Amino acid sequence: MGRHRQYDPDEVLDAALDLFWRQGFEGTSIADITAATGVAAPGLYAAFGNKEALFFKALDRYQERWLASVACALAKPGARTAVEEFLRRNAKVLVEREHPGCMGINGAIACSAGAESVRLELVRRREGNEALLCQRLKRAKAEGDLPPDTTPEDLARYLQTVNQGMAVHAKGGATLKELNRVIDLALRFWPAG
Amino acid sequence: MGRHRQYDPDEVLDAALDLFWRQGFEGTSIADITAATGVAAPGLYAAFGNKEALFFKALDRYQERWLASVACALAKPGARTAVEEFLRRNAKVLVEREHPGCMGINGAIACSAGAESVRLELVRRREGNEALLCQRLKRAKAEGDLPPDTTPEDLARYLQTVNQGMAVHAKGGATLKELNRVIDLALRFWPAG
DNA sequence: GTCCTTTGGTAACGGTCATTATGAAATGCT
DNA sequence: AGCATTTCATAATGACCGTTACCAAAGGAC
Repeated sequence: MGRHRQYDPDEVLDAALDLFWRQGFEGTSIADITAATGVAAPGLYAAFGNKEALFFKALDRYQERWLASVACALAKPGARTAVEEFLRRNAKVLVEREHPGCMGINGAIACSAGAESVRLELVRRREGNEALLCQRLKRAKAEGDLPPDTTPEDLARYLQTVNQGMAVHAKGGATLKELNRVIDLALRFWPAG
Repeated sequence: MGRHRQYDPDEVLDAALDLFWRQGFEGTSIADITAATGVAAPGLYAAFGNKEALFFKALDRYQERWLASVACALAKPGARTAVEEFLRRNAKVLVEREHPGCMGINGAIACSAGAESVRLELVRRREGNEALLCQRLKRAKAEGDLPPDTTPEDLARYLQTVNQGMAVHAKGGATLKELNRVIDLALRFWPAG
């Protein structure tokens, strides 16, 4: 019983993700989302709670949709192959021109005191990403797939640094070709086995 | 003739720089600067114009004071030495705990439509930085200080990517020791000559 | 002291922010 | 048809945004 919903919450979430991705958490207003979706503010609050909750739901969707594909690159056999696939897939996502860059970085890199909770959560998710990478490298080391003198933590941190640098570069307008050249150099020290 | 100024514009600029560095352009309000300096809004507008002009003046100061010291590392003889010095000095600035990260990235990586002009100017300055790096590498190549098959543009882009990635990492809480390990790996492909 | 000029603080401007109270419209159940 | 329930659009909330009008305070020139 009761009136039916006249919009698709999934589409609203997609639109919100798109806006947050492009303009960040603080750079995106509820009015922006209302304008993009046609759903008025009370509808958004009824469906998602508040702005921060909506952002995190959009962030979850981002992580499922894009990072899952990237994470499965790590499942490839051969550490070097897996890592390269990881970087190349990520680069491809980073240059999509509807929303260049990385949601986890565009979302909030620096912000007002009122958005610190959002910034910290994004830091946490980036660390989680790095930990994923690190796990894969530890496995590789255990399997003898990596020189025994390498430190997985350091290597993961380095690769994540390249990732984040590419995200900044992409938001600044870099092309996929350019990012692929970056990856070439980033992995030069690690010859294909 | 007329009443004397009761505050030091240089101190105000320093305080504004500090705030913009930590919280970005949109994340910092005029009220924040007023609270930090004790100078009321009309004083700020009389002295600096408006928020955007104040930000750019603070950015100029940042570039003179911090990036100049970093950029002059490139004057060192030996491309590899110069580049390493460049990265290490930059890392040291990035972890300063009063304002972690890079002002040119914290300032605005993604923002509302109203701050696009600021974001674009920051992109331009980052490109200028990369061009500086590129110039140095071109010189090195001409001097035979670099393998003849290297492309200075690609190498500069890669190094700048590492730089920007370190900036993101630093804002997320990375230590100098960690960033130095990143640099170790970033230059591993390029053995000391 | 008197005039002029520059700076100071107060308080307001219109606009936008996230959020919510209100009541009308639409649905299913009886 | 009538009722309970859910969603909708309108509009208001108080807070904050960048910016400015206003006027008192402070100094140098005469």
